[in-house]
Amino acid sequence: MSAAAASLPDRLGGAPDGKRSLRLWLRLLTCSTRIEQTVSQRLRDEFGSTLPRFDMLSALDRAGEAGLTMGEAAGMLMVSNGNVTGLAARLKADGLIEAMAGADRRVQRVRLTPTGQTRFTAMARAHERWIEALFADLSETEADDLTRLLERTKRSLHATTHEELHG
Amino acid sequence: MSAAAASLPDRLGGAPDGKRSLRLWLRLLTCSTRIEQTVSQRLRDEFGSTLPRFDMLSALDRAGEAGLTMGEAAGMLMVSNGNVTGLAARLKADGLIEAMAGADRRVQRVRLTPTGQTRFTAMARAHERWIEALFADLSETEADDLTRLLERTKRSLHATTHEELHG
DNA sequence: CCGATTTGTTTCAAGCTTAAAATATGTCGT
DNA sequence: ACGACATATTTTAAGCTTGAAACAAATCGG
Repeated sequence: MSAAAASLPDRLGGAPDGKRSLRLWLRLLTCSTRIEQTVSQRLRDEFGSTLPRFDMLSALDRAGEAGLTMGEAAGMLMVSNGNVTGLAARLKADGLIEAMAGADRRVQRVRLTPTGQTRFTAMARAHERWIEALFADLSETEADDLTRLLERTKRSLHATTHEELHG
Repeated sequence: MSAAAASLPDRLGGAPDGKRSLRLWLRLLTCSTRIEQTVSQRLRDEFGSTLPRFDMLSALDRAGEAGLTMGEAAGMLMVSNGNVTGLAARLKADGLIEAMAGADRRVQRVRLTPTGQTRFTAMARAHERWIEALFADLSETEADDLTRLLERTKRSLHATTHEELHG
């Protein structure tokens, strides 16, 4: 690494190099893993539930009365269709979600039961408190900066993982 | 940062509220998940391997000749001891790692085989290129800002997840 | 109407992950 | 040496996850 390189960033605001990107990815992964583990443990201890179950209930809560098809749920949770099948089966067994009949008999549509709604609301309240506490040492400004940079990152990922399709 | 915030750091510029924190967590998780899925898929397609296996090889590469005990490996990978047992068994079956005998017979120490070293080096080169490409739309400055904010976040998580122990 | 294709979902086999129980070994005080 | 405790790891049961194959139902072209 030469001094010239430092004083003449070859393009102003150029892309980060390999090492810099690896360091960034490592930090991102560490934070994400830590939060997931914390939330996962508390869902287990305080509600006897899991993160995937909570995520599924959350998606169904946002969907409201109309519920979601298996495929829509898979898309929202960013997991495979097969995954959602098992998850839905377990939540159904718990009595938290129910199937809805529809015209197209290929489609499996599910929604929260009243019990599921109640249970999710309680979990969501606690979840919000946990997340708030985890980020409590950041200032509002830092949180906003971070959110904005992650939004930029998301777009970078999207661009990169999609340009391959046109190679 | 405003002058007022600097002189009254307590309230102005205070911690982010619940909604703000949730939004931040959602973005963080989305980015992290997307990168994991991309890397995971490529490890499978190009090397017939997986992310946990790669992480284990990476930890062993950093450890060098001396290798790692099961417990040390679990700590570095942030997973349970039992997890490492299975992972090591599979990598041993692949011929990528080997056991080392030691004085304390409770301790299971493993290191890379020559084959494992070669294979890891190839994977690591590709991995670095993938990560670099994923972040390519960010500027160096943005990457550095993000890294710094994530370091701050990590400390916030650490503080929060540890103060509970003294409640 | 009917064969071919598409679409939505489930099944399957394999691997990853965890918490808790079990096992094995080492250490310490007497 | 011995018993009690501590440490390192493995085993176990359950759930999560995936990609690929199988299945079922709808749609489309003739």
